Amino acid sequence: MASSDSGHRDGTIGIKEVAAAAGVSPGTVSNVLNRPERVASATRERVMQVIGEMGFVRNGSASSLRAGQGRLVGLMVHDLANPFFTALAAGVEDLMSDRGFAVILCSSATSPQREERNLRMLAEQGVRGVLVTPVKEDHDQLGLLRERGIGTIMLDHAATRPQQCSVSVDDVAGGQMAVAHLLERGARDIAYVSGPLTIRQCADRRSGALKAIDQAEGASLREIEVDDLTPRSGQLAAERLLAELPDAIFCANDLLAMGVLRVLLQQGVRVPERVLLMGYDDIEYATASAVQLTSVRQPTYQLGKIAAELLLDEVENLSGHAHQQILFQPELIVRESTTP
Amino acid sequence: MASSDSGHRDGTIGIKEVAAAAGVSPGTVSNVLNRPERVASATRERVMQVIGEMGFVRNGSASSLRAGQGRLVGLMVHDLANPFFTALAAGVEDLMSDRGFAVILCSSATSPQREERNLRMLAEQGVRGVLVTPVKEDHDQLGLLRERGIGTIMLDHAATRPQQCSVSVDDVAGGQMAVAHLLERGARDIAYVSGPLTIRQCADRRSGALKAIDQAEGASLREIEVDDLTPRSGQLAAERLLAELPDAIFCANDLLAMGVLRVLLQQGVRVPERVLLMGYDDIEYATASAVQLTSVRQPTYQLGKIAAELLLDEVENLSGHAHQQILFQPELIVRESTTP
DNA sequence: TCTCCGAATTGACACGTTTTAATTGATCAG
DNA sequence: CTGATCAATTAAAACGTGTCAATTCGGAGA
Repeated sequence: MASSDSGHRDGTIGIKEVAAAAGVSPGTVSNVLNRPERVASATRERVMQVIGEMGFVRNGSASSLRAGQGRLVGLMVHDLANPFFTALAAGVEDLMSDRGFAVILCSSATSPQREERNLRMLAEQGVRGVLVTPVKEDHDQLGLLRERGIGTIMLDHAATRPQQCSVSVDDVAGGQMAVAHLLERGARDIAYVSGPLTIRQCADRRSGALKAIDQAEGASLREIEVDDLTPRSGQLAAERLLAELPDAIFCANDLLAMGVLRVLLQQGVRVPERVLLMGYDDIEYATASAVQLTSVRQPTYQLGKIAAELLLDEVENLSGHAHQQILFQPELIVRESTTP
Repeated sequence: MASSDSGHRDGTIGIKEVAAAAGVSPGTVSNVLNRPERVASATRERVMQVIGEMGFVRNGSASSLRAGQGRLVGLMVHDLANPFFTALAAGVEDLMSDRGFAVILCSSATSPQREERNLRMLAEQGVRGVLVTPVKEDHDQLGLLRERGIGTIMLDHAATRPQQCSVSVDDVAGGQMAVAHLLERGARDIAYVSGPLTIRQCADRRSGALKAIDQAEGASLREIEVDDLTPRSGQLAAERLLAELPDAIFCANDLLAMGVLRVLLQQGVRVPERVLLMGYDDIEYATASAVQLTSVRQPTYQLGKIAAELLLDEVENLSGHAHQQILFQPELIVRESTTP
């Protein structure tokens, strides 16, 4: 019996304590909470007041158990350190919060094992749906979730099955418009600085770049592949290019481009006069660099919001929900680094 | 009766279906899940196999309801678009994931109403604890949560009550070390470019800066206050400073500094030869700018991890938990922008 | 053979809410 | 005054799991 410290135990007040205090039955309190229109306004107000006074908060676990569904959704992204994914998460969270849903956030760290573990955990928590930037191409597990009645949306990755919703951006088009822009500015010898081509985004942007090259006279694409999409890797790539400078450099993302820019300026290579430079993603910091970066903008925050709406439609309006694969078109943002 | 599409209903398999298939009682299955050591290894394996074959996933709501506690925690930050908060979130998520906890992510958007709403929602979800970067100074609501047995940790804000854990960084010390560094480099006329002083971080860094100024001969601090902590605001501030350039500029964060840098270089002001420049936060992009930024580094990711550990200790080891206010010391990172 | 013991397993109840069918009480037509 | 109708409320039965007292079982000791 050594419970003298701050021992409040079982002062927990539930629906029935409220009911007792308000002089009604538990069922009525539940109705006040869930279908206020079915209870007379007088009692409704009385109950509400008691709820406020007693500081009652409803037990979500019990509610979800009995009702068979809660107000939780899951969001799994590759990497929380990447501004792209966090902007996306912000969009999702904003919309879900508006609609009264809570978001469980997971990071797969691009590991299939962690992805699988997290999806299982989300299923256990009884989420209504999940938004995933998938790491495994073959998403058998998403199918399992769907069988359990859990909505699934693929983020930043086009779905291959028609009964699967997805929201993504056309990276091929983005790569193409980027290189087309460089060609239009007169560049012919163009370098593509990329992360690993196993990353779908890098591969798609490359495809687009090649498309553009094919349509131009005497144009060629030099490819430099680095280990990751960081400024540091950009610097390494730039050093490799210094020996024989191209007319233009297209980087797979802005962070790489910022690294490249730094080395070029340091070596006295003028941008854009001597070399045109482009990034991708149009992160906020792209305008803060010494030479403002031309980039390809993706509606990242919007992406998250739209995906969230799609998910809610899938799980709430499931009678009349039409699965769709939404493909956003990226937008070219021209700035100093390609404007001599 | 128009349910011909993909109508699987109630194929739900629970602990008792597994029990039947394995020829044991539901209680045993539960024991396999929760206290495997109490069940004979033979039956344990058999049950596990059946679980795998049938694709059983535990109903977390029922589990939490019966056990009285689940494996969820809440995390509330000011703004998901800010790299500082996302790095923090990454730290929290990593550690919680390792320990088998799921994280519900909320953004208060610095609105007290949203903060309150989210805290209530978290309480309803039955989280074991919450990590909050508080917006209201007076956190009466955290007290309510604690009374309900929910652990509370204040993030990036020192606690005022001794029975409240907190993890934060000493912004006063950071501001002081920043300006001390500038003074040491010979600057006397120093400008402080800050966001609104209602933001505690901005105010604390200013206090530190003033401390350093007071200890130096003939030094003075000019203050410029802008609306937010973005590159755009940095540019505005720099334009105001052009008329009469100071010896050095200390910015309340790196984004501001990047904006300032851009205007200075554009106007032909050499950094660091003519003006020394410093930021705060040491975001990754600080090294990617044209002139690498000297900055004050905070162990952001670590902050999140430590806070998460502290929370778990508070909620799991609650007998021997000692409340503590952890205050990290920031670190000066000297780079080109203050190295003539 | 009988008793006793501990390990392994079981059965049944409880957790706090939602929900459905049943009950109450009041209003109104005849 | 009787019976029917309707809104408002209630009582009780779930939801799927965890827990604990009770039970079974096999074997060891006498």
